Amino acid sequence: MWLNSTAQTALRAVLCIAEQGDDRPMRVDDIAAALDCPRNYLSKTLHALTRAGILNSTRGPKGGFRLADPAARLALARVVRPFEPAGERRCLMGRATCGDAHPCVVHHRWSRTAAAVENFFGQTTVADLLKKDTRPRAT
Amino acid sequence: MWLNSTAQTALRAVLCIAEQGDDRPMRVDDIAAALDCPRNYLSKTLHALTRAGILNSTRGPKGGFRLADPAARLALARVVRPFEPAGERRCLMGRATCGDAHPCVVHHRWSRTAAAVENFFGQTTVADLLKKDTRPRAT
DNA sequence: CTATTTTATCATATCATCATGACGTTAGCA
DNA sequence: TGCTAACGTCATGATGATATGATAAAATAG
Repeated sequence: MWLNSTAQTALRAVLCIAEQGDDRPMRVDDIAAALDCPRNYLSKTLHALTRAGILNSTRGPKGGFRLADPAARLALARVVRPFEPAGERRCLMGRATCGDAHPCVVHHRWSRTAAAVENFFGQTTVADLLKKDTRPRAT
Repeated sequence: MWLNSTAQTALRAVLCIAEQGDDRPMRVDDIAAALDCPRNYLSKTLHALTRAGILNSTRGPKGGFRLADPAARLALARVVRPFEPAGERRCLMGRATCGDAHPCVVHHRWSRTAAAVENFFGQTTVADLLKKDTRPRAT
C-alpha cells in the first residue's frame, strides 16, 4: 500500500536480523530463506542498508549482517528511506513548489495527515515491533 | 509521495473540470493544455474516470467531459481509487493474510495511521479543495 | 449524406523497478 | 599459500507504468 516491494523486503530483513538477537552475523542465504525472497536481490538491498549505516556487514566465513545500532534506536523511517524514490515528494499532487509558502489546493488539509504518517515511521522502532502484542501475531 | 502520477493527473483533471463550474463539457485538449500533460494519456485517464462513474463524456462537437456528480458529493477516494494497483494491499509489509485476525508485527500500530489516511481521502471532497483557503494558494 | 469535431482505442516505444545469473573480492583457516 | 565461505557487483532480462502516434467511432452541423 505505502511501501514498494524493496522497502518491504528491507523492513522484513531488518526484523529478521533483530529477531534472532544473536551476536553472530546472519548470512544472506539464511535471511533469503527465512523471507522466501531472491538471494541476489536481497543482497543488494542489504548492502544498501549497510551503506545507509543501518547494518554492518562482514565478509568471509562467519560473516554476514547484523544491526549497526540497537533495535530500540532504529526507527522504521531509517530503514525505509533508502528505498524511496529519489526526489521524495511531499506534495500529494506532485507539485515541485508545494509548501507552506506556496501551497497547492490540498496542502493545508493534507499536511496534517502526512505529518501523522511521518510521525509513525519516525517514532516506531524495530524494537517496538519485536514486543509481543496483546493479540497473536505472525512473522 | 502517496499517489502515482496517473492518479495525480486524474485529481488535477477533476479539479480543473470542477473549477470552471461551467455547464459546457470541457475538452481533453483544453484540460491537457491547462495541466501541461500528454493529451492521449490524459484521454485514457479521463476515460477511466468515466467508466468509474466520476465523469460523463460526450463525443462530437460541443463534446467533452463534465462531472457526473456535484463536487460536494465527490470524495477524493473515488477519484483516486481507479488508479491504485490492482490488489490494493492494506498490509504495510505486503502480507496477503494480514488483518485483525492474523496481524503482521506492524499491523496494530500501523492500522490507526492508515485509518487516518483513508479517512482523509474518504471525507475530503473536490468541493472542499475549491474553497478559498485562509492562505494564498496556487493551482 | 458529408464534413468536422470530438472522444475511444490500438500498437508501440520508453523508462524504472524488480529479478536472475555469472563473476569478482575479501576474510578466515589449515 | 591456497581453499573455501561469504559478501559485492555487473550484465542482462522481465514486468508494469508512463507516454506517443495513428486510427476508429460517434455526434453535430450544414
